[in-house]
Amino acid sequence: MSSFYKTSINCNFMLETLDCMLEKSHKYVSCASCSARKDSLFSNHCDHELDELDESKSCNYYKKNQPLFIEGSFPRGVFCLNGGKVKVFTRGDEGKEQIIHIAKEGEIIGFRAMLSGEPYKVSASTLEECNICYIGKEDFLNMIETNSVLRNGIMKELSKELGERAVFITNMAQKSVRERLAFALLILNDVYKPEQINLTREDLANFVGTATETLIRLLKDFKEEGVIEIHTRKLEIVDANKLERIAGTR
Amino acid sequence: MSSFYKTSINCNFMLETLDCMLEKSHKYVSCASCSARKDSLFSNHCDHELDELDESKSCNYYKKNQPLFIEGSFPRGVFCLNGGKVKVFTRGDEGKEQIIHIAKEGEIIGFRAMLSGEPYKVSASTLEECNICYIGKEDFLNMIETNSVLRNGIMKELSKELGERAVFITNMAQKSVRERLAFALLILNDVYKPEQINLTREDLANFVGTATETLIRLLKDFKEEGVIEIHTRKLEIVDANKLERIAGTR
DNA sequence: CTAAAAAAATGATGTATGTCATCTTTCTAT
DNA sequence: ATAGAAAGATGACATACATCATTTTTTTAG
Repeated sequence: MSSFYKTSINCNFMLETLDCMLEKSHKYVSCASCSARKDSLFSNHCDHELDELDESKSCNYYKKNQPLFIEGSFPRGVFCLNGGKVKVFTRGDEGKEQIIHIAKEGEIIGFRAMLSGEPYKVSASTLEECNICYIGKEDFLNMIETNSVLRNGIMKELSKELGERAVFITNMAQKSVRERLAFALLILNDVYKPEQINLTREDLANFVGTATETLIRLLKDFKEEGVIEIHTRKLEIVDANKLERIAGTR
Repeated sequence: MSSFYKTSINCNFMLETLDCMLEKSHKYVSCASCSARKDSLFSNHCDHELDELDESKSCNYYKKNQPLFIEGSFPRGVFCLNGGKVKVFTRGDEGKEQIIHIAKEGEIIGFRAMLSGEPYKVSASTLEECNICYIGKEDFLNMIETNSVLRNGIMKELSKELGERAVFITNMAQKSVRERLAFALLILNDVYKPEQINLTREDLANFVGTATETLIRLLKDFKEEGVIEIHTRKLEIVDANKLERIAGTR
């Protein structure tokens, strides 16, 4: 695990080029042409800044279920998700994962720990094949210091997430598993659209905060009530309004 | 409710002086002499900056159970807690409070919503008599823009809290009520020390995320196990190590 | 294409915790 | 000091959900 981690984050341009030859899905993406950038924190970067970003970053291909970083280790840079989904999670005392967030294209991952100066409080792994760029700590902190638009964007993002997590905590504390599942499906629908939700039952259970068996039974209920359709692993939301009603007002 | 809110935040120096005459507990505190400031985000302010802060702030006395701000409203400034405790909470769908955080002297409250540009996602009320200073939005944002030490402190604080909330969510999802109560008592012990924990059973239940009756029963268990002592409302931790063991490894 | 492994599904069972109802103690205001 | 209100405490009961055990289906790798 940690050996991969090192390999991944230390990979320099040579390695990256090598990777590129070996892995067909891996491609170098310039920030200027990155489609995920349009609604990211870098959306306001001018050409000049994008060039700088291109020079300081590396661009890597990740297979399914590969860790980006692990709880307890120290951050040395941030990850910018070009393609694919990533889960951010902590482990409880018995090792069970609690998924805090599912990140999609355009999101920057791992800057919280870097700004706090503490080791990571969460881990992150790919949920599918991903293209992820990496920006070293120095470069990123420098960008924040000099670029007030980026900096304000980050402060705004941190604050927004803090608010979201207050709601998350309240949901965990007060809603039934059924309600939380409905809530989770609505969130995931946004993350995955226009595609269908594509997670293992276990990951979904770990996001909702329940046992896998309970989750499976509730999915069946939802299917029988006509709110979702199950295509083996993929879940299709067919009645979002009803899901909202089940989830409650929030 | 909201009428109080308005009165409070719009109060100018005249009103404040009036308050001061009416309320014996209310006193104006200059930032330079504020004992709560030493480990606050303003700890690095120089004399000149403190003077500025003094000029832009107002200083108000709050009775027990008075709201500072309410979920859904828009922030117009931040609150700096000079004395007393404040609860920060959301309400679930049935109106039940979920306490997210208990703030003590020196903490700045309400800057998350201000930075996010969104309405408050949480409410805040005093848990006891409080002295609280108020800094208007303009002044505060201006300070952040010009003072990089303060700004970095705030980014650090936001990031740190985000990490803490990930742990909080995991605890909510995976720990038993008994474990969560042990965890909560340890946190509250830090907040209240050197005094004893002083909360209603209902507030404590809303922090732990359980029913008041369940909480009362568990407190009794802890008392019988010799880990706490109950002095009517006040709770004394007598065996913190054992509490840590009960709470689990985190 | 097939075997093995992983994921999904189903059933049976136990229990932690929420809910409701009642009673007692403590606090608050006059 | 006293009455009324709020907070605290206790019991009886119901149930949502976790756990464990087993079977079926899907995915993966050789």
